[in-house]
Amino acid sequence: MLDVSNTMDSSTTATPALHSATYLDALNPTQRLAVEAVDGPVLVLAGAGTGKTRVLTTRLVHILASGRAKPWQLLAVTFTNKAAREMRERVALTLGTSVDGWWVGTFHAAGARMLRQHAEHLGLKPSFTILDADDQQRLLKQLTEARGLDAKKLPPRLFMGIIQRWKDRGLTPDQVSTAEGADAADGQALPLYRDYQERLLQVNAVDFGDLLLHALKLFQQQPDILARYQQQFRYLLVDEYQDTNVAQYLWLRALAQGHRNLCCVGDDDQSIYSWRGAEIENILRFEHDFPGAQIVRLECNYRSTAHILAAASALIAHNKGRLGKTLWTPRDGGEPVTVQAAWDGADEARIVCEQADALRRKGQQLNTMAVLVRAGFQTREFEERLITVGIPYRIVGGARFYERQEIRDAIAYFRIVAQPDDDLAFERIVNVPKRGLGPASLRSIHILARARNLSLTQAARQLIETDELKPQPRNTIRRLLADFDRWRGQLDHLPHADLARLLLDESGYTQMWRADRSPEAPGRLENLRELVVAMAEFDSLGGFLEHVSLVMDNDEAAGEDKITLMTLHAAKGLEFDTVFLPGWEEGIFPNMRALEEGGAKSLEEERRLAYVGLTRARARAIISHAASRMVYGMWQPAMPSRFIGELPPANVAHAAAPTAARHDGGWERSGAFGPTRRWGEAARLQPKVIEGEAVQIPDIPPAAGVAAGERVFHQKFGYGRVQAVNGDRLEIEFDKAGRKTVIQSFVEPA
DNA sequence: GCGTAAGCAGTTTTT
DNA sequence: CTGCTTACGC
Repeated sequence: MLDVSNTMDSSTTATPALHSATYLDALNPTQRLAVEAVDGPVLVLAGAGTGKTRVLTTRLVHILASGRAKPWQLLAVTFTNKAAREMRERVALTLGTSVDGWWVGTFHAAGARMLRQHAEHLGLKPSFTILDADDQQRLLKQLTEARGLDAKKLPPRLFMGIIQRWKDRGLTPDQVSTAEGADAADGQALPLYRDYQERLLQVNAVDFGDLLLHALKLFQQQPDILARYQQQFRYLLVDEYQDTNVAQYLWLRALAQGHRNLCCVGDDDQSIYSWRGAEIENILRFEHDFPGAQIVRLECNYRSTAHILAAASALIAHNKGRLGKTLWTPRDGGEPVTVQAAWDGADEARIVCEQADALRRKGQQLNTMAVLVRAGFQTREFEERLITVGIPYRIVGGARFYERQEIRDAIAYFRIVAQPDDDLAFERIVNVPKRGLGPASLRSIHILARARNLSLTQAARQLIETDELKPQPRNTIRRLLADFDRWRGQLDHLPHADLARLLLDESGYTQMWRADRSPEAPGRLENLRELVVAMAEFDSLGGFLEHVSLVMDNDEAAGEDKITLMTLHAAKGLEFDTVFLPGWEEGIFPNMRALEEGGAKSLEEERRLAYVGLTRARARAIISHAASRMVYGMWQPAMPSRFIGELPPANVAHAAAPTAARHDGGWERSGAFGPTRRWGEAARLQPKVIEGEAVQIPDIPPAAGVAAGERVFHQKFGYGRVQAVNGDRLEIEFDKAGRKTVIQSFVEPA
């Protein structure tokens, strides 16, 4: 029989069933150490595939189960909504309780929560809006123009970048050094930063950087508030510590002062976000910043085969600035990492797609495969090929749901209804769909708003009472404002999803896309329908809008069997049985710009990216490179990436892929130069191929007799004369294409 | 105010 | 070769 007092008891302690600590049984000894080292500063160096997420969530559970803290006394922060969601779900599952209201989420969500509680200390109203990149840029554009700056030489996005970097470093305009202020964008960036912050306060808005920067300011200016948070959060947990920026570091340090129960989990070898402000030094310096810190290394990898792991480890060992880990695996050898060459991008795509298809025919799900590229544009060739051969694929990244134009427009309508004084929303939709309100009318509204310190909506309201505007725009604005009022009137009477539908219809927005003849229009209408459906899941319009501004991702249902295409950055934290790594060529990967701008440090980050790529693979990693690539409409020779040379030969098989032996398309577009007869000869150099599967052969033997002075033929550049031989690299003066360096195996004697 | 042509730059991306 | 922004003409 159920005893009420018992029920009460177990629900308040929440965890007596877990006192047997069964949740610890699933851990290996090191993981267990990382979980049980609860008090004081702890750095967990979690190599790829070592069960990081399990440790994180178990640790959280352990702190609660051991009675050290109540749920509200924990603060666990991650970078992405996805990681946050995963942690919440796993904790909820282990404990069998809801984690609603717990401080488990992203840095920014935690910052926003704090700011909403104390907005008034920062000159904000608790209802402040959170701007996204698009809003920021439009705002900055206005400010740039207001200062009369040349938008060509100093585009708003440049300022956005500079300001963001300052915010990443925890610097308010006053804290930027004079030298740096004078330096950045001809000295224009710092004053603009001031303008920008001032304007944000005026419109009661913050950007993402502010969520932390304002919180820092709050901590500094209101020590009592900081003290309260310090007391509340007895245990701090941080994921992906290697990706934290200075602002986040300062924020954590402030909160951890006192009890110092801070646990940071990360992997210095997977730090790939320096360009957006991440400071790898944060993790390298941890011991120094938190004296007496325990360091736990998770080095047992459960994901990849020994070959893959050995290759990745040897590669990353070329980096100097690292804490050092030795990954090992209980698994056996598996397949060596494959390195294969292709003639050009189209050829490479063809080879990879054939291999994916061959694996599929052997029973592998496409879901278990991924093509990981350095830069987004590289997915195009793969898409084209996948479409022609009919292999289903999904692209991760690209324009996310809430960043699409139609979604942002719709949300601007919702915002203007929920928050009448939202200027940025007003501007966005005032002439969408086209209502005949151009820059001239808008300028009048702006001038009045500025002069009387009004929001744009208020200013518009006053303006139509004057005769400043011509009758036509005046009536249009009048009608629009009446629409706003009507919709606001419905706010309390209609479920917000219904109101949204009504609003999109009555504003003419849906009609605008229905009339649009472009191929994307139907998709956009579909997205709008989806948006309205998604809204229904929230209690209120306000709740939905907060979700939108913080959680700008959408997870596509992973139902269908598709191969995944994405960037290496996007792949961090994921794993696949088979990973294709195309484009391992100097200039592409490592990326030339990264090298030019960032030097040795950047090269190390590129190498970490390569490491991340390799360690995504459970069973197979297939690296490829092409001999020539079309870059901006011009053929360029390509050298294999230096990273290929850094892989240990013992764990690598150089494969010749099934290439030109079969004339099954893919070559149609491939060449200004290449006469077909050459393919026969090229194919002769390749080994026999069975069923589209890569065949492992020893390194391609150097074609005999290529020496300086000889005439050679190259598929893309035609005929030329060898000028110099440098190992397997030939410098050739081509008759038509000029002087290029190419690798030996891609030329033939002419 | 809106539609079309020249001009130019062109990694990685989360919140 | 693209896609985006800007400048012009109607």
